[in-house]
Amino acid sequence: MSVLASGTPMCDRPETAEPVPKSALGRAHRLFSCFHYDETRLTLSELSRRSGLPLSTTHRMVTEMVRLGMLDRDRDDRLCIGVNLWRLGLLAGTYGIQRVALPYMQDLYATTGLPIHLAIPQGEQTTVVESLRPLEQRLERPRIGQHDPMHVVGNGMAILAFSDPPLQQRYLARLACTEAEDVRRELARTRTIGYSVSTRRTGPSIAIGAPVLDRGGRPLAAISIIVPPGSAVTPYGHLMRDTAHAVQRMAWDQALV
Amino acid sequence: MSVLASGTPMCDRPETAEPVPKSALGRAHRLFSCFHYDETRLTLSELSRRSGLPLSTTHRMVTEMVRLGMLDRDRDDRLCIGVNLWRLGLLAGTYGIQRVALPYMQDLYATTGLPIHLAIPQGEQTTVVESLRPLEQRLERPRIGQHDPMHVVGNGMAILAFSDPPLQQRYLARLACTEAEDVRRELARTRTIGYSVSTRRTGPSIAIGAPVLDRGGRPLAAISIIVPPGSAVTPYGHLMRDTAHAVQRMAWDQALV
DNA sequence: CCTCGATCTCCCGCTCAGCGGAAGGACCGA
DNA sequence: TCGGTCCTTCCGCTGAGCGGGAGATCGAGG
Repeated sequence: MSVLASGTPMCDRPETAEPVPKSALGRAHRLFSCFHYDETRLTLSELSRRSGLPLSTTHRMVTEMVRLGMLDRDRDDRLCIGVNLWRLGLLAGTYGIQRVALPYMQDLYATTGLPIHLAIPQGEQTTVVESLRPLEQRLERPRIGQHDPMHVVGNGMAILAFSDPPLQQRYLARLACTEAEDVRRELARTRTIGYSVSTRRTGPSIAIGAPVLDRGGRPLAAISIIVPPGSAVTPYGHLMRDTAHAVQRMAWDQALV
Repeated sequence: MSVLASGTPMCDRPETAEPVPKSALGRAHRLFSCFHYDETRLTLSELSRRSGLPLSTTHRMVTEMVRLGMLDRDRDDRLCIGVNLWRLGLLAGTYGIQRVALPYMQDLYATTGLPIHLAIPQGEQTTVVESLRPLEQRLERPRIGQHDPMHVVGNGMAILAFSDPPLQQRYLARLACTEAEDVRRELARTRTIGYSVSTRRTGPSIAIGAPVLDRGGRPLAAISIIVPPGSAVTPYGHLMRDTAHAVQRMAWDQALV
C-alpha cells in the first residue's frame, strides 16, 4: 500500500507489476490505467508500451473501444478517455452524496471562505469527490478523484473512526507501531467529540472533518474544512459536526440510505 | 436518430436492438449501458435480463468487473457503476474545458442569477457538461451528461453554426424540409452575430449561446444563458459572446488547443 | 534523392479464454 | 411443503481474440 497520495486512476500501479492479464476485461482495464491526470492523451504505441500489450493487440482493442465510445480520439488523433465514460461515471455512487452535500458545502464556503472538501471511503483509502476553494488554488492538491490513505487526511480520520472495528484493526496493523498508537488515540477522540482534527497533510493549517453516516452507522462520506494555524478548533468542529448531521438527515430523507 | 432528449448513458438505446455482441468488450459495453440516470443500482439478474446476456455469462463478467473496480457493490449487494470509473471519467476531454470555463460561468451566474450551461459537441449531438442554476432547480432538466440534438438547444445551435459545412449538411439533411430551412437560416444568422437565440426547448424563455472555438476555428464547446421571456436579447448576446471569447483565450493559453 | 526510425494498419492461422447450459444452494412468502 | 426468486459453480466445446509479421505512411537527417 502506497503511503503517498496518488492521482492514479483505476488501479494504483498501472505498469510496474508485470503480469499482463489474459482476460479481455483485464486488458481493457490495463489500457484504461495507462491514462493519468497529467497524461490524458496518448498515442497508440505509447498505450502499447505502457500497458505491455503487443501493438497489434492494443490496436485491435483500442479500435473497438473507440467504436464503443469508451475512448475518444482528439484532434491530433491521439487517444483519450471517452466522453461517454465520463457520462457513465456520473452514475457512480459518489454522485448521490455529492448532489446532497454540495449546497451545504457551498454554504460553508460562503460563510468561512475556507477550503471545503468532500470525501468517500473506498476500501482502505478515501477518494476526494468535491472540493471548494479559491479559484487560484483550483489546480493544487488535493485534486478531485485523488486517493489518500485514511490516517493522513482529516476526512479519512473521520471516516476511519466510524468504520467497523475489523477494518480499523486491519488498517492500524499496517502502520508502524508508534504511529498506530497515535492514530488509535486520535480515532478514539474523534469518536468522542464527533469530528477529527488533523495536521498530517495540511502543514501548519488544520483539517477538521466530520462523518456522514448511513442508517447502519457506517460512514458514507466526510466533510472537512481547512482552517489557518492558530484558529480556535472547537467552534469549527461543532460547525462541521452540525453540517455533516444536516447532510446526513437530507441523505436519509432522499432514501440514498 | 432519436429526436427527443435522452439521459441514457454510453449508447442511446440499451436493450431494444437485439443483436447481442460477441466480443467481450461489446458485452461489457452492453452491461454498462443497462445503467441509467434513475436506475443506478441493479441486481445481477436484472442486469442479465436487460442486457440479454445469459445469467452465467453476466455473473462471470460482473464478478471480474467488480474485481477490477469498474462496478461496485452497494450495501445491499446490488451493482452500480464503480467509483473508479467515475475517477477515470475525470480524465475525459470534457474536463479541460470545464475547468477553464467554470470561473467565467460562476461570474455570469453571480451577476445575472440566470441559468448558465456549458455543452460540448459529441458527434451530431451536444452533451451538457456543467450547469449552474438555483438550487431548487438542481434536479430538473437539463441534467449534466444529457445528450441533445444540436438544433433544439441554444448551445447546440452555437456549435452547429461553426461546425464544418459537411457536418452541417449531413445534419440538415435529416430534418424535415421546412424545419431544415428554418434551422439553416438561424445558423446563418448565428454566424453573423456570433451567438445563437433559441426557444425550441426553453418554452417561453430564451436560450442565448455562444461558441468557444479551437485554433482551427472548430467548436470546442458553447456557453448559454436562459433569459426570461421579453428580455432584451442583444445585450445578453454580447455578454455571452464576450464571455465565450474570454474562455477561448484562456483555453488557448492553457494549450488545451 | 534515399535511408532510417517511428508511426499506424491489416492479415491470417492457431489456441485458450470465455461461453453458457445445467445443476444446486439459499432465501422468502404462500 | 411447495414454487418462486435469487445467486453461485462446474465443465466440455469452440470461435473470439491473439499476436507475429508484412506493409503503408510520414518526417527528419544526410
